[in-house]
Amino acid sequence: MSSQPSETKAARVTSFDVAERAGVNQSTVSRALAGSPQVTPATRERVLAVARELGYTVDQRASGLRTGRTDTVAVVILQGPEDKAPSGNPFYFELLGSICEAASARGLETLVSLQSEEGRLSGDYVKRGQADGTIVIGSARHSSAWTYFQQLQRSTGNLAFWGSPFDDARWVRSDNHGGGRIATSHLLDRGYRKIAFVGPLGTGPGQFAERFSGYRDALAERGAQPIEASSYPDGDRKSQGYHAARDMIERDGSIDAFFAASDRLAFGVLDYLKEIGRDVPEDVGIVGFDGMSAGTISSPPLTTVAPDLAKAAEALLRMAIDGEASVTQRVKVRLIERASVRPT
Amino acid sequence: MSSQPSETKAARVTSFDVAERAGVNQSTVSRALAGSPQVTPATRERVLAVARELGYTVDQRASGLRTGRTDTVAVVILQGPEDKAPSGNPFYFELLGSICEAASARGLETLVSLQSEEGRLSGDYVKRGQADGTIVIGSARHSSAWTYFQQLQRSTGNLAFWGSPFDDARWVRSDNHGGGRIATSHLLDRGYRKIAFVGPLGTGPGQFAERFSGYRDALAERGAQPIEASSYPDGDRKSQGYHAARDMIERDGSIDAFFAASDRLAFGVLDYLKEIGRDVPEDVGIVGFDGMSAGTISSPPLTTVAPDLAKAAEALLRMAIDGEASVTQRVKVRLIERASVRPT
DNA sequence: CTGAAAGCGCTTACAG
DNA sequence: CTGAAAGCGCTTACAG
Repeated sequence: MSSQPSETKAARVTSFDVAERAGVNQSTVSRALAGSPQVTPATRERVLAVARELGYTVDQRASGLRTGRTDTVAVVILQGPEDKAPSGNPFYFELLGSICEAASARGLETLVSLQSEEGRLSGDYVKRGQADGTIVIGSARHSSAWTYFQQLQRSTGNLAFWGSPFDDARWVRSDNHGGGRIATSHLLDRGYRKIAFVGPLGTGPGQFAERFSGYRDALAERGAQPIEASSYPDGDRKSQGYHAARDMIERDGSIDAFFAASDRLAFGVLDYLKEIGRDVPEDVGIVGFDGMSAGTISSPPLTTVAPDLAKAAEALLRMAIDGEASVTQRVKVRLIERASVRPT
Repeated sequence: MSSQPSETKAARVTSFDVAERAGVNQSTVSRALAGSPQVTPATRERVLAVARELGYTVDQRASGLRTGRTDTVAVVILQGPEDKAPSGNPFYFELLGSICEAASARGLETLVSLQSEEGRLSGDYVKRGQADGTIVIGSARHSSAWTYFQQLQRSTGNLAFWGSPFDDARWVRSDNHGGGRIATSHLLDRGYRKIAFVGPLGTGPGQFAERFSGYRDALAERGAQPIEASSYPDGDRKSQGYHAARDMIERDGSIDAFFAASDRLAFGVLDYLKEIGRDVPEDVGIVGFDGMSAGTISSPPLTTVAPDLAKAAEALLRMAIDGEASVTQRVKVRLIERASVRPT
């Protein structure tokens, strides 16, 4: 009953097993595997060989308990009710991808949590010993969630935000103002004259408002006036874009370009324009924002302003994990020219 | 130097702190927080109140070390060189979203790892005490990665695969054969007659091959012949779709429909058709596979076969975490009618 | 129903 | 350079 070979559930192999088999003390095993310089090359070799043979790997729970670290970063992605779960906002997943890569490059694992405001919000991964820092991704829409996380940031530290609407907290953002300028100037340079802005500003400060101000400033320099939709329906971004475009075109048929504050809004604009038979980019030009790869699929492919996601991910990590001093950081944006703006 | 109030780094509060303050033994704190029935309601209340007051949460490293569990599932997403990192295959992220939701519903956290074949493959999250099970997501393309993970599955258990090309392992797949049938029959029902298949089969068994066989069988029932591309270039799915469509149309201009084994392939087909001025769906019909939400953005929006991702996620979790006995499982697919097939 | 104690598997001073 | 030992913060038999 005790020596049946494969009946017994394979017991966890520990550093003690390795030690015994290698004829050294357990602490030496620990040092050897940690690559400590104070263990002789010969000893290290022997230990590593045995570890390999036994299939030993250090238990992160135990080592983390001892060191106080976890070597993982938690990423919470906020989902509004308007985002049909679970895919939510695809842009967030692109950012998530960049964070996973940047984390991995630093030797960190990534814990992902999708959270909605109606569900239970939770950001105390550090306190629970599950992460060394937490990144929260959302937009100004998730207002009640943000107040929770802002609160948490005050008491906790080790948080970094993307898309948070308030200024007195650690965040990384796109150069939204610059992006708004670039998009608008590009449209102006290509000969469009009446450029409308698409994006609800009602939620107050936030990325859209910053993009709007870049748009407005670029327009002002050339003596042009901003054009805004009178209102936005609830719902997903795409239908908001659709309705905003319709609202504005119906009031002023001479509008010949749109700067949409997000790619998903732009897809809605595209839909409306198709519906009324306006040719993009000949009759009407469009520039979106986010650099979403889905923009290559639309027809025409969407010209867009893309933030440097790799840089954003690194900055977020520095703030969340290293507790970097700088409280806020902007990442550069660049224009990705596809085909929703006519060539020169 | 010792009693400066806020200079000292907030020490971790432990169950001992709560115990002291609540006037009970530490073990009672542990029981109270675990919701053990053997602690008096009055005691539990008192303990919970103190815990709340002190902001105490149990350290998962410590409790996991004791219990042997981690209450987290690891998800590794395979990325080929052809997927421009980091966003990779958007379909995987949709599946990932479903897994996060299903995991969360079961009280599990989700650890995500993006891995490429050139990089270091790693799936021993269970052994390292970082997860209770591991889900691997990929496609037949990632052949060398799969041999690694298959190996691992033999020695380890607690793995579940999506997209693995071999049969002797735990996996969850779409009802690919059924999906191929549905797509093809749908096209036939809508009056298309020469239906071509888009999707490289060179890699041997795998999801595409299964979809092809469903397509072939549906055709055979109506006395029609399969049509295949002569070859596929390396590169991303979209350009493969583009080239395959061109290849087949150039050889036979009377082809009037395509069943693409993935949505991304279908987007490439759409591109080519647009380029040569064929109207979709009037002249040519297209059905994709995957149910990607990006398919709502194309023009026309893509009709597609969608697997039940929620079910897939649950099955994957059962296999990875519970070690469910059933080795393989198919999830249902359904046709999402958008606009790339003409109405009746 | 509650307490005292052992032990999960590590890392890291402390000696030598 | 290596060993012996303490301790990270829990859970859970074992007593009472």
